[in-house]
Amino acid sequence: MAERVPSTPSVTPDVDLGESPVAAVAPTAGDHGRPRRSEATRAAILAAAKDRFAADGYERATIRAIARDAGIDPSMVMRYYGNKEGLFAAASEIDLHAPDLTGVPHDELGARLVRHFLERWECDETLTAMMRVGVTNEAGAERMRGVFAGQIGPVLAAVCPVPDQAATRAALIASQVLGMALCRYVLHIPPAVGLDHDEVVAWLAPTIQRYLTAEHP
Amino acid sequence: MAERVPSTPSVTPDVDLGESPVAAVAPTAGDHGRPRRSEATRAAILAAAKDRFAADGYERATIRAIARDAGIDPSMVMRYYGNKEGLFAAASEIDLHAPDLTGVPHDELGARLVRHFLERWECDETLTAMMRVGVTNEAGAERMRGVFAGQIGPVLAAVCPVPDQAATRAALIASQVLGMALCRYVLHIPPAVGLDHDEVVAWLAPTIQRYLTAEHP
DNA sequence: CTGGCATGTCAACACGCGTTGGCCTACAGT
DNA sequence: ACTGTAGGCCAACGCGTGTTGACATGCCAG
Repeated sequence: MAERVPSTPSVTPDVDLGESPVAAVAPTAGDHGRPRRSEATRAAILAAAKDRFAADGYERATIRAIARDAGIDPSMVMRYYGNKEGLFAAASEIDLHAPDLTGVPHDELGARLVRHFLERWECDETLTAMMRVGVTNEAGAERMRGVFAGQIGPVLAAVCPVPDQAATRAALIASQVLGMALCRYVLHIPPAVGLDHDEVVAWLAPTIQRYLTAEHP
Repeated sequence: MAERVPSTPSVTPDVDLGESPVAAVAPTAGDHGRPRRSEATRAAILAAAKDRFAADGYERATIRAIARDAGIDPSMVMRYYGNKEGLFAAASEIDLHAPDLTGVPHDELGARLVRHFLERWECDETLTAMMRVGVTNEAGAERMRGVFAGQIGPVLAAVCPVPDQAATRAALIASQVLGMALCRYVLHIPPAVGLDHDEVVAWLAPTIQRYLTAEHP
């Protein structure tokens, strides 16, 4: 129970949990171009995991349910992703595709940002999953802070006219964007769900614009 | 196993789950002013439940842990609150104390609202609990929609200069307020945590003000 | 053809959960 | 003093969980 030397020589639980959170793309066609058959399974597991985490949150998204969705045995999940935490780490890999805003007219920044995140949020369920898990699970919260610091912060800092307040202003923008996502996609508050894209942009863009470019109030 | 007629004549599981979600104040000193001894226990359970739900969310807040915190046996929780759902219903009883805003100068509405909710959010953990649970649990989400429709909506509708848009505008305000709460109290995004009350008010008040009173953009 | 390894299934494990019913204790009414 | 009952504890139940290791299968190199 103390040590965990892989005694079975055949099975290699090829998960690199802990270091390099890029993870889970790991042991594919590294050598001679022939992709391993397991790639399809890995992908199926990952897709099912994203769905379940998004729909149920961390605790209620059981490995058994994910495996059932993926059409394989629960032990496969363990083999490929080590444990539930590792699976979540892989499933919550996020690329916001935050656009390069340098060159965008300053008075269009707000609208561009709102529209981008609206589309990004609706194109797959990963962001909903991240939010559902981030609220209950410390690892999920850490991941969200990481996305904020690594992907939102820098992009906004590049165009913020008050560079030393960039972090604060990014947090304000995050609060409005995440708040709208929470009301629309998670809590399903009716009037928030009822708005169409253009209306959301029309309402939120001036707010984002002000948080980004206004003088400190 | 099929029917559940209380066979033991002594124990009366006095929980009114289902009807009148005011609940859990139930069987106190109804008769001659002599409070039952159990009131202290009920209160201890409720306090512990609020803490645990706030800290851990619905699934990870176990009845056993709540009972341990309250210094009593898990079966007591069942006796007083029926089941876990009933306990949560009682623990998430919420009164926003939404202030009457009629009479407040129109250009101060934003600041008043922001400051009120900031203080309300920090005075106890019930709101954090509601948010943590509302994100993962449908009953929790329903409760949040109820608070929105029953406590936030009406107060704002009373002062909204565009009455037929009051619901939409209330949702926008909720999105900003809940978003800031999410970033500060749940996700602990550093720049959001670092703001003091006055700074939050200074940044958010104009947003709220605009959502409430501006013309439709 | 044969051996080895990747892929996948099956059955079981230990554990913690919500929940239950029986039992003990102390106190209030008579 | 006796008794009923409210308040509380205890041990157990059935279940679903994450996780494990032994076993089956099929593919590819030699």
